[in-house]
Order: sequence, then C-alpha cells, then structure tokens
Amino acid sequence: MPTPLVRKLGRCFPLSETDKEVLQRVSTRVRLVAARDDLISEGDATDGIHLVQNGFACRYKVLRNGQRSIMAFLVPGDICDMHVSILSEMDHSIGTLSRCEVATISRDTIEEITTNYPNLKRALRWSALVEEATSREWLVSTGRRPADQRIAHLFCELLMRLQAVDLVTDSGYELPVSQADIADATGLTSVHVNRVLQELRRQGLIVSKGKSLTIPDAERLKEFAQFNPSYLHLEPKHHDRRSPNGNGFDDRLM
Amino acid sequence: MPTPLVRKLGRCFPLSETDKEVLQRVSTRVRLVAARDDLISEGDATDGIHLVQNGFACRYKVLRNGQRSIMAFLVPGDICDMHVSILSEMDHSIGTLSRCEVATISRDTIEEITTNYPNLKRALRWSALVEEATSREWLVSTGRRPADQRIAHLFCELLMRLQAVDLVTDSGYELPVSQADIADATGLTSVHVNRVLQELRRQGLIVSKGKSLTIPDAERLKEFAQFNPSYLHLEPKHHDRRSPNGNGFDDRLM
DNA sequence: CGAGCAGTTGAGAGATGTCAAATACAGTGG
DNA sequence: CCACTGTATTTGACATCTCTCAACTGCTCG
Repeated sequence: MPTPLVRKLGRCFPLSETDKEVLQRVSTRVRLVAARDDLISEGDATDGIHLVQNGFACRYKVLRNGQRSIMAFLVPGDICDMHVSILSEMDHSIGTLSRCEVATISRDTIEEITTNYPNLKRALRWSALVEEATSREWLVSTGRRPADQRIAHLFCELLMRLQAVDLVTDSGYELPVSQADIADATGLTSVHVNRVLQELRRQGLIVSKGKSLTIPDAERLKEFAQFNPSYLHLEPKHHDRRSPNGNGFDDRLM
Repeated sequence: MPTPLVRKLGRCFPLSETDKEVLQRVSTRVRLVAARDDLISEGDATDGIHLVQNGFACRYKVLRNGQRSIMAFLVPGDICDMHVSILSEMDHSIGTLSRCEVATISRDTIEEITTNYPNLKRALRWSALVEEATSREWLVSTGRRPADQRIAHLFCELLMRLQAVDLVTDSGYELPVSQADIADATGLTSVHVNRVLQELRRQGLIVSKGKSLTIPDAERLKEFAQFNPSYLHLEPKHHDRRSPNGNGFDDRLM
C-alpha cells in the first residue's frame, strides 16, 4: 500500500518504481502523536523533516491575547518543514489537531533523494509550491469571502486534497478537527462557525455526522464557494509538456 | 549603486564581490511599467523572471463579483515569479500599484546563477522562504487582528522590508499605493481604511502626507501592532553558523 | 457515573461594510 | 499658467455581519 506522499506525488508526476520505493522507504519510521500536541514549536531550530502520514496537523501561531491563528492544514502526504533548514529557526509552530502518525526523515535522507532522484526533487518542489499557492488562496478567503463561502471553500479544498491521497469515499471524508479549529483556520469564531455549519447543512450543501463530512453534490458546493481548483495545480497533463527551451524541466531553478 | 536585490540579499548573506557583480548585471535590462498595469496575468505560462527595481507591485486575484484580493506587496528587490516554471501556469496575477521599473531575467540566466554561484542560490532561496513566511503572517493579520492593528502591522512590515533595501530615511518611506490598495491587501474596505488611517494619525502613530509615510516612533507602532519581525528572518548572524552536521549549508535541500 | 470538552442556543454589542455625496488632488490640454 | 476632468480621499447615516458572553445540552472517555 503506497503511503499518502507516494500517492500524492505519483498523481501529478510520472514516478518510476524506484522513485516510489525510495519515497516509500523514508516513511518507515513512524511515530504516533497524540491530538493537540506540538510537532515543532516556534523558535525551534529543527533538523529532521516531518511528514504527516495519518491524521490532521496544522501550522499555527498564538497571539499575545491567546488567540490562535491556523495558517495551514497539514493532511496525510504533507511535509511540515521541508525548507526550514535555510531559515535558522521556525517562525511558527506545527501541532496536531487529531491523533497523527508522523514520519521523521533525516536531513541526510532528503539530501540523498534530491541529489539522486531528480524526478522526486521536482515533485517535492511542486508540492512546496502548491502549499504556497494554498496559503495565498486562504488569504483570499479570509480577506474577501463571507463566512459561509469561506468554510465551504475550505471543505472543497480538503475534498480535492484528500482525493489526491485516496482518502475520499463517496464524496465524503474524515475531518477530525473541532469547530474551534475551523474557526482558527478561517478567522472566525467557533460559535459563528457553528451557525454557518448549521446553515450549510440546512441548505443540503454538506452532511456531517461526528467527524466525518459528506458533500452530496460537490459541484453545487464548489459553485456556492466559487471554488476554482487551479491553485492546487493538480492536472498532471501540464507536467508532461516540455519546457519552452526544449530541454525539458529545468531542475536547477532553485 | 547596488540594486535593491543586491542590497537585500547582501544584508543577510555574505556575498563576494563576484556574487554582487553577477546579481548587478542581471538588473541591467530595465523596463518602465505604468501604474495599474499587469506584469503577468493569471493563466499565463511565463518564461522570464521579473524583478521589481523601483515602485510597488502586488500579487492579486479578482473574484467573480469584482472584488480584488491582494496577497502580497512586491517592493524593490522582490522577485515576482521565481518558481512558476515548475507550475505550468500562474494561479494569480501580478500587477503594478505605482509606476515601476522592472527587470526581466531570462531563465537561462537564473539557471547559470544557481548553478555557478551557490551563495546566490542560497540567498535567493532564503528570499523565497521569507516571502512564504510573510504570506503566513498576512494570514494571521486578516484572520485575527482588528483593522487598526492590521494596518499598523503592514506599515511595520514595510518599514523593515524597505529598510533592508535602503529605502527608508528618518523612519519614513514612500508608499505609492492608494487606500483602496491597502484595503484589498488587508481585507478591509477603502472607507474603513480611511477612517482607521485618520485614527492612527490622530494617535500620532503615523504621519502621512501624499504618498509618503513617516513613523515618528517605530517602537510604539510595533508595540501597537504587536509586530514581531521574526518572520522576516532578517538577522544575519544566524546564517553564519554552520549546520549541525558540520559541513556547512546544505545546498541540495530543495 | 461523573468530568470535561465539543457542540448548540439566545440576546445583545460592536466592528466593519454599504451607499451616496462632498471635497481635495493630480494630470492634461489649451 | 489655468481651467478641466477624473481619480483619490473624506464624511455621514445606516445596515449587517460577526463577535461576545453566558448558559445549556450532549457526547466521550475514564
């Protein structure tokens, strides 16, 4: 069974069997982390690299007045701290929202991979860029979308991201986060999130029982949220094209 | 006179004279772009790389209802599209806010630089990571800070970023953007921005005449905005340290 | 079975948005 | 150099979305 990272990257890049095996191998040492636990704290000088295998984690900061801001959800297949090595310390924390399985990859391993497997190097870079684009899209949400669209948009995004790692069945997925977590991720209050959720349910846009969310009509929810998935850059076809200069992908570009 | 990019990177990384010359050289071909013009549009498959030399530009998206969301300000020394090559097309647009001088760097040139000048490669990667961190900080602002702190925070950030490229004199800088631009960047309305600005002026936190902004007491404004500059990663000292494995910086890591 | 967290509800307050108009400002053509 | 025109800023009255606070309910887990 391929790990989430293998599934995610394999979906958008043609990976060889060797590539996949290498990726699979690094997910071996898995650690179980309780819900609401910090993987990395702001100010840490990290060395290893963390990969979420199971469960939900997030990037967050806590303000002086105790308010928490969640800047990103990390779902299975997501890497927590690919790039921090060049920044001497973390400027935010990474914590679990649910119980998580986390793989820790040593820097040496990553180095070996990016040196010897250009396909993987490119795929990992792609996933980092998508995370950046996602962060920009969240900025659009919190800045300009009303609460209901904002939450609906988040659910659409998670639908696509979880689909990419085969975690969606029948337009439904496990969303092991609290309403307070959704509030901190959308810049709302947990009570307002509660009311908006009720309204979305009433309109039949979502169905939720416990921690599982079902989207009866994805197109309708996407329409409601004005969700445009282009920022997730999921279409594999584009990546098969050669670059304009005719020598394929430019692997040196940063 | 070193270009803004040279100044910015040189501040945080020890660059050799050769490094600086190389960087300086690529800023030669400069194009003058009018205010409110697009450098790159959403959906474009770009090839060159754009570097702001003078003036303000921004990353933005326009929603269906015509609302604009600005996800980032690009100031002199900022690179607009370092990484798009691996994503087949732009998921957002880049437009000027004021009249700008923009340098276009060919992909080949960048390739040459990142291949032959590891110092520069590392510095450019650093600046990309700082932009990412900045985007996360904006998420905190729009999500959890009240309008006055949000705007004050933006002014603090610009103070630091413009200081890094020697564009600040006497705690003041040119801010050639409209109140509507600030509104779109902070997720507010231009009329609310106007009122908040008046209040900040009344409290003596800022002084502004025309397009120039002065901050009489930077510490006071930072305190007011609860501004913590760590996300800008400006301290050069950290970057002189060797990495834990003793062989200096890891230049292969993505 | 109790404790504690997550979800739900209600009433009221506050911050920010909307709309529309007035004023100031900047660039342009004469 | 000035009138002219369009954009940017400012102001006022009012609407509304979202927050606050506080209570209550219902799970889940020990």
